[in-house]
Amino acid sequence: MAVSRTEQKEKTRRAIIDSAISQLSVEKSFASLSLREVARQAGIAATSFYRHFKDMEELGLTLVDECGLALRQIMRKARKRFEKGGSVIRTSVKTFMEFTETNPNIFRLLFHERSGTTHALRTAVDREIQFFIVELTDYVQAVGYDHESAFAQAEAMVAVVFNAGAESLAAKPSQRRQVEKRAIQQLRYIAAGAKSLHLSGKKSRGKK
Amino acid sequence: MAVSRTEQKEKTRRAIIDSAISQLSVEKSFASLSLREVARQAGIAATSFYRHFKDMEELGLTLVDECGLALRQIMRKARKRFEKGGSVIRTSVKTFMEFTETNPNIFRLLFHERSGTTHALRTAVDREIQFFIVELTDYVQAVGYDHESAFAQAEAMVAVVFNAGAESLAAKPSQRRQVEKRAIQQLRYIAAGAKSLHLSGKKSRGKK
DNA sequence: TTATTCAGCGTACACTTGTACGCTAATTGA
DNA sequence: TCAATTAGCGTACAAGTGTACGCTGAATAA
Repeated sequence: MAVSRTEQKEKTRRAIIDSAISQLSVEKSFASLSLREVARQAGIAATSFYRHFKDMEELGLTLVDECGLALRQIMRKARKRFEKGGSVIRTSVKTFMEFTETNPNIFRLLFHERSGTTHALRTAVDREIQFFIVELTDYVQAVGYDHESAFAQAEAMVAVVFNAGAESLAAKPSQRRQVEKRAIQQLRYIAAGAKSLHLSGKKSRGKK
Repeated sequence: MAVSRTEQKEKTRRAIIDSAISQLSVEKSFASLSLREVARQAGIAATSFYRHFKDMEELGLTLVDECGLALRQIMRKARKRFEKGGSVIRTSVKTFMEFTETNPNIFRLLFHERSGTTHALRTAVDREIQFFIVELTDYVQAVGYDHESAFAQAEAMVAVVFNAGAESLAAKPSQRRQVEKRAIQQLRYIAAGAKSLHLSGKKSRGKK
């Protein structure tokens, strides 16, 4: 029955992470968490925290990594969904919104800490979002756009979707469908606009 | 030469506000400001702060109001600019980016506190942004769109522009022109997309 | 078996925080 | 002129913070 030391260590590490995530909320950002409170809720002494993380920042980085992983999984899920038919945009937005509503704390962490106060965390969040954008860029590029405009499309779409996610969390559940619907509409604008500008030829500006 | 009491009061009130704004930075959000530090830098005793604001939140609301005002002035400026000829989108984006670079702290306040931890502040920021969106909606609507799609366009555009603003502040100055250029491109996508979808008729969905 | 490692603990310290309270001095209004 | 008002101050306090330090007991390695 004896649990190995490494096993036990991993367990309390998780307890710390879970404690932190569970303490995140609308009125409590990661930046406002305290090491002591996180430790307390994880069921360990404050000083034991240091056996697992150098400081709160390191914990934050771990959380962001975890969020990034979750996001990537969600995207894979979306891909599987629309491969079975259905609108790409609609499916993606719906999947994303599902994610934000299932993991509000995780989404908020990404959204808020993107403009947060510690450099390391901001960089980490940015990396995750960039990953998200690049993935989408590849998809768009495969449809026949050059890299530059594909990236612009992808970035705009991500901005819109993240915005909708935040809006959705702030909105009353009864209005979420509408936010979602609008986001879909907005992404369609972007897609259609890129298509129309792409096809109508490069006016005067010198794109290669 | 004696300054009236109300005059003096207004002066230190401003000192407090300025102190707060000047303390905002990439690594210091409004939420992480302390009443004591703000007071100290304003040159008054900590407890004197209360002669002007009930608490930090009230100061925050004041700051947001001020930011909103600044934003509105900027928009008016933009309007004047493109009334003298020039692309609406290009001019607006350029003006906005100018604003973020001239008042980085103020912009960051809006951007970050939008997902901040105090309800009152979030609401206030949201109001300012909504104002921004509505103003743009009116403009778009005047060009011939129905309210719903005009709003969707405006919201998407604001999301993209705010995103670009934040990106620009994080980027090295040498790359800002590129961020700006991309934002312009993205707004054109949205405008063109709305136009194309608007003209090609409502497929099947039942919009009135 | 014996020696080593190390997760977890409790204490202690030096800060910083918000704010209650009462005082002072100068402007204001009568 | 005299009384009222009030911006600003300093002190004091309770509550919270991060973290240095040394100990303990159990799992591991020899």
